[in-house]
Amino acid sequence: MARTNHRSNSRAAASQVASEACVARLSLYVRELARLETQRVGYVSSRRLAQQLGLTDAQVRRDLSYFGQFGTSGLGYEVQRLHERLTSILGMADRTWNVALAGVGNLGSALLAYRGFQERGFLFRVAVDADPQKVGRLVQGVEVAAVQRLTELVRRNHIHIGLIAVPVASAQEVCDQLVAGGVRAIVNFAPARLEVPSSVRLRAVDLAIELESLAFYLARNQ
Amino acid sequence: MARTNHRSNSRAAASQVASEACVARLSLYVRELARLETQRVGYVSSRRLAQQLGLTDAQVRRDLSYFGQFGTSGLGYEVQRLHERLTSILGMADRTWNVALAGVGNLGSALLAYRGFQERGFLFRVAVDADPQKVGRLVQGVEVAAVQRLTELVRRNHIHIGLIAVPVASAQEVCDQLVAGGVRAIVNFAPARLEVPSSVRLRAVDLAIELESLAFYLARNQ
DNA sequence: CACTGTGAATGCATTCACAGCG
DNA sequence: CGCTGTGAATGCATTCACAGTG
Repeated sequence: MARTNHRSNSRAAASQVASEACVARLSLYVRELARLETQRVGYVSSRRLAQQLGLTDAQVRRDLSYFGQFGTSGLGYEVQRLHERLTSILGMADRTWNVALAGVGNLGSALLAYRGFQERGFLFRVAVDADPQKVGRLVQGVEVAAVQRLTELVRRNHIHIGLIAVPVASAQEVCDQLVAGGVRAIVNFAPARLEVPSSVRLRAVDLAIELESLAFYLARNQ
Repeated sequence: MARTNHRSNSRAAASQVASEACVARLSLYVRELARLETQRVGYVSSRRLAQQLGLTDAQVRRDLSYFGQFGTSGLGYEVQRLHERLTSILGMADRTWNVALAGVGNLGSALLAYRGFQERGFLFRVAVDADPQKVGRLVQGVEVAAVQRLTELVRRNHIHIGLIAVPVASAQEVCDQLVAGGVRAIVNFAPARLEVPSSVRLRAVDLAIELESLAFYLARNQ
């Protein structure tokens, strides 16, 4: 969609579109830069950044070049400045994101409890579950509502991102409700393929696939 | 490692090496085939399989071709037979895998409780935690042991796969203990890069990165 | 005829390699 | 010098397109 194919001779702005893998690495850079910042490191070279993260220096430079020119020849990148710039590019500076959770089982509870989200500005505003026993309970400071209210709550709370941690059987239904409520992105933890309009970004985290892939390679090497 | 680079003129066996992405899709094929089998579907074409999973027919055929010739011209693939063959190729037929869990917090508990693992032959034999309060407790039928015993327990129970669900600060330490005990594969849920010998397969599942990537795209489209 | 299996073509992501800069 | 930023080269994964088959 929306192929950004403008002429590449304008040197001012980032020209090409960054791949999804590249965007994922941005998060890694931010993490490492945060670490370096607490250690009062002033400058870091692409080489050193790469070594720390298990990448190549060329890859680091290429990744960063998609978003602008941040470095200084002969010196490297100014840690604090690059950290700020990347945080902002990742949409994590000076703002928060509203998150709704569907499914407060073991996995859902783990997600609610994960401190990393809060720290990075992802705030759980809504949690729902199909189990009437759970409705009304307070989990990690969030009150669990009935799943029937999902669409309404998503709309009312201006939720940006929905997390699906319900059984496969109800995943698509819950997904539709999130979409109806106006979420713009979804992370799906259920082992099912979900249909969403192309305007909604969808990511899947599939634990079974991770293990099964490993089993494949283990089965190979005797 | 162990590059399977034998001559490609022997038509009997799969010639090229399958990519990791391809192996991950194998799991998807198995799932869909299982579903078709319960529906008593006898044959399925690459086209139909692809539609169900959101792939292209060419990709399905190419993926399967890495592992052999399973189809019949004009008919498609015999569901039951292909299901059996792929299950076996994934190392999930007639055998189980022993799994150890490090970290019985919210996420760890969710992993222990996930029924999908058991069903696919992944058996939790060991669980450890650093919190003395948790040691001795029975979680999902597994007794929690002290983290200090991890290496010993991994070795004694012939653990194949280790799951790391501990805080970043202790992730590398726990990883080293798993390796010392002889695991051959690790799934890391901590947001940290881990060092392992090249003989150990490592996969990372990073929840924060999933959300941050989404935030990037949301921040872009206004 | 409907389908597979696969060379060849394409399209991306990564890496190389180096001009240019501080 | 040491390092960035980036064209060009490489290496993969995906898709095309079609010969071959039951």
